[in-house]
Amino acid sequence: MLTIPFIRTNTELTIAGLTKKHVANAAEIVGQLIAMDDKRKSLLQQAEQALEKSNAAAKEIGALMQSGQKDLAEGKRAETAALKGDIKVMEEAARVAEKELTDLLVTLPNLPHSSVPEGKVAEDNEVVLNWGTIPTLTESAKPHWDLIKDYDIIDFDLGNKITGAGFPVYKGKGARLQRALINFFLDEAIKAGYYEIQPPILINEDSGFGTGQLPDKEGQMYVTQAEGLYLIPTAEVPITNLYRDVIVNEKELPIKNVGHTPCFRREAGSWGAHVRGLNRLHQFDKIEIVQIQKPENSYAALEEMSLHVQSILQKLELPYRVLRLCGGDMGFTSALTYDMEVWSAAQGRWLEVSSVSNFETYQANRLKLRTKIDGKSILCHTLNGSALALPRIVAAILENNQGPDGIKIPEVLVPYTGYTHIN
RNA sequence: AGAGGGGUGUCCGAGUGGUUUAAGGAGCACGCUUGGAAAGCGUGUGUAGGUCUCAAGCUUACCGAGGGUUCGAAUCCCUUCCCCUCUACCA
Repeated sequence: MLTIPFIRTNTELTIAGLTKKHVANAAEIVGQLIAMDDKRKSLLQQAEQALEKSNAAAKEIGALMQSGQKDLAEGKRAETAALKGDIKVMEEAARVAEKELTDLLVTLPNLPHSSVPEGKVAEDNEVVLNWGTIPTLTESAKPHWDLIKDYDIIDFDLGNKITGAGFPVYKGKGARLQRALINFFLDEAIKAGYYEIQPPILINEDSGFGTGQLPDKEGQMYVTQAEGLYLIPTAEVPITNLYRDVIVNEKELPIKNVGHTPCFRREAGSWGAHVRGLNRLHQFDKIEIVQIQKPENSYAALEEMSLHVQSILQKLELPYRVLRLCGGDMGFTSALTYDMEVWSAAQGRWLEVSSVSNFETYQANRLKLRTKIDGKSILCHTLNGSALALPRIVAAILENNQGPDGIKIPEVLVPYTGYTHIN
């Protein structure tokens, strides 16, 4: 969430940033916010002045009672009793004004970094770099949804039976490949200095709000009926919320955490042509890296995270490209996002396998995640990225590495899989 | 799940309606003292909002969370979350 002091001192910048993110009537909304804040302040002031008066009177009554001047105390009491109702009304008005302000503020996305390209759709994203050569497959090459059936390693029909569409069952070498990738990704992150966390995969409402999934993406999460807990859409939520309402010691920064979790997404309304097979699932595994940084270091950290993800893709020998997302395509809470896409040979298209973002203070403001520098408390910057999400990596490995001997497993994974080919 | 006990500042801990303006202790910071240190002594030590050009100051809220009673609530009442003990159950 944007902060009001920032908006007040950087009004033009805020309007320009919101416009780049395609918020309609940005100028109007910002004007409205400032007016609402003025109203909140004046109502708060009225309420506080009344409270001050009442506090002073209560103290006087206390003193009179103690010195035995009962009559005087009674008189004073009658007098202040009348104040009570007014105070309640004023406090309520101040509270309502504050809620109105927050409710509007919460609907605004983060402001984009100056390097974010203009644009509205995926085609407007900027290709930052390409790595590797796109393999040429034989005529008989198959997409992964055929390969998984041929080798009987991932079973959608069984998943349909026990749960529903989008919940595949991994079997045999398929299951082993999942476990291999999870361990490989975790080990790589730990080597890069990340600290491993195994968080709960159900979270409460406060956590959903802290990282910005609520109220924006309410419909994308599964909720338990009895407790109202949400199944996490990404490990970003529990791992970042570890630091909700925390003032981190400056010496502990940066914080670099990594965690593996299953991720759950309802993906309501997004089923169509491009979501066959492993391309889009309701449940999938992902290794997530999260950093908490001092503001001045956060963009260096973003580059470092991008390089970390790229190094993994290189070790897996998967051709990829890096995109800098345009204002219209980037996430609600992000200031700058890089997407990594691997080439899926048999589908002939790029598949997003990672997204690394700097949220600057947007999440930290909701989380009340601060640090103290020179005695002043300031909001930290939060960052996260997938390193990596499994299903599309599996799809790319299957499709790109298919040959007469079956599917060839990348060298680095063999110690983890214990086999060299799926055949 | 049942019964009982509890949640107070960085930590320990006192506090059952009115100098609580949260005692006392520890820790931490600074100062005095010292050859240096320890001890001792002194001072300070939370968060958020408002006011203010800035600072100081003043002011409001915060004793797990939310609501209520009262002129006045850490203290009384209600709801809720969490922790501990015993019992039951269970991987």
